[in-house]
Amino acid sequence: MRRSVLIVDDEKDIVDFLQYNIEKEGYLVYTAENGKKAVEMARLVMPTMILMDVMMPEMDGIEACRIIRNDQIIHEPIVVFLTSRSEDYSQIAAFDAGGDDYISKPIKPRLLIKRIEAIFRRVNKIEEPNQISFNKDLYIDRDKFLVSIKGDEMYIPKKEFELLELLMSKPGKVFKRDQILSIVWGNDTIVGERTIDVHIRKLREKLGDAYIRTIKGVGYTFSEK
Amino acid sequence: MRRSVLIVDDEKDIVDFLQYNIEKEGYLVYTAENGKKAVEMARLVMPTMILMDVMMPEMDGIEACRIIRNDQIIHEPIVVFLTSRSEDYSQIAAFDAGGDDYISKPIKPRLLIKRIEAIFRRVNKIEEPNQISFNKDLYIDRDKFLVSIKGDEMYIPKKEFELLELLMSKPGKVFKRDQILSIVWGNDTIVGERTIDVHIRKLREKLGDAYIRTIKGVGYTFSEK
DNA sequence: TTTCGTTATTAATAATTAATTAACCTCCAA
DNA sequence: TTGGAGGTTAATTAATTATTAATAACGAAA
Repeated sequence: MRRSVLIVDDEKDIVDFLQYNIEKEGYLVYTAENGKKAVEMARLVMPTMILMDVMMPEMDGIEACRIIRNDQIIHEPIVVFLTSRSEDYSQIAAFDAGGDDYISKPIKPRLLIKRIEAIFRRVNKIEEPNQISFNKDLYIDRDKFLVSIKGDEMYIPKKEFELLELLMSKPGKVFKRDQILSIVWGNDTIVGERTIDVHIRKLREKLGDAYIRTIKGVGYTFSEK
Repeated sequence: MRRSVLIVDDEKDIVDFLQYNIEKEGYLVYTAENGKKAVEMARLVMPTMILMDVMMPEMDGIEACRIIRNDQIIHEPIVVFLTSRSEDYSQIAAFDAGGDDYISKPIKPRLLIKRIEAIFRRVNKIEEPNQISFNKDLYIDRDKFLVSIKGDEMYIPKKEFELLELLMSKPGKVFKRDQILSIVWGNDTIVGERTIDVHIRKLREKLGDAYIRTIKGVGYTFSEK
């Protein structure tokens, strides 16, 4: 069965943006502009996943999620919330209401797709936690922007985290500089040549030099020394 | 077939700038100064890619793109829009009209070229296999950028890797020196006579003498001794 | 808002590694 | 034997990344 995604947000720009990017990946997309319409739409089309803003007029995402979770007709879709990073409180409420995951704004297209695929994978297999672990000494938790190394837990800045997340998503694979730029920074942001290096530096400062390896002329890869 | 790019912008400066940079990369370039002329030109030359400003007098890019998309003669080129960073709305309209991608102004030459190449790659989506193995003792992994020989994995410098990759892509085939130069080094770089030899030497140092054979007066080939 | 602390980016320079050249060597066929 | 083709090595140059500090941008809290 073809997977479908119901996008719910009151800002049309965001809906369009998400719709374009998600459709491009071959998913069937439906949209709704608030919680109330989302519930109606969900009953109608039974989406595989609902991607929903937390704060919306008429009916917010939390409320809508509750209703959906208690509805007999709707075939338990995966509910993913869109949150601003700051609204930590709403993350908790979101999980309370039965959300499966959340994605923080601002949204980067490529990361979004990776994330959606990961969520599908995770939910389908029931397995695969929200963590990527490399070995028992090092793992990251996407929920919390948290990195744990040899039992030391630490929060690291967003860009560093996204960069680490990317590298860790395929240990051993060499990510080329331009790939890193377009995935982590996005295609339309233009940053200087040395920006990646500086972030790598910060990561190495925190994780030690053993994990991230430079492939000169190509890019970086994550793998134990 | 040689790839061609049709540049469409009403500002001559921008057209010249783009034309210079894109021609330098070896693409065939055509130009037009508005949407209407772009459509005519596209019918005439059937470009591989159209690089088009959104806002233009006479006929804007969006409209032109619609027409091109509905035209039977024009062999569906890749349409890429140029947008100012601020005009977010127009990005959406651009996709609506059937654009494949967009590039934001201001344009940086190097990024532009990388971007164009990335778009060609993505749209053509010719997936090459990740590994080339010669026998169980020797294989290369493009993803990981590493060479494995008798279980020993090693990273080798970029040029050496590219050279090895080329030779291994067709074991037994003799690559002439000038072919190697133009493929690995590119057509416009001029290097001395001994450069290839030195790289071959380094490869032999690492892989042993058993794999790369010199065909005197012709070139090199990859095959077991 | 304003302020303060953090994060992201740039810029300049150092360090490192890779690529190329240059000089000389070897081999082999004519 | 000798000239051309490739081999070898070390030195040079070029390219790329690391590092650091300064600055800008951002976000949270007062």
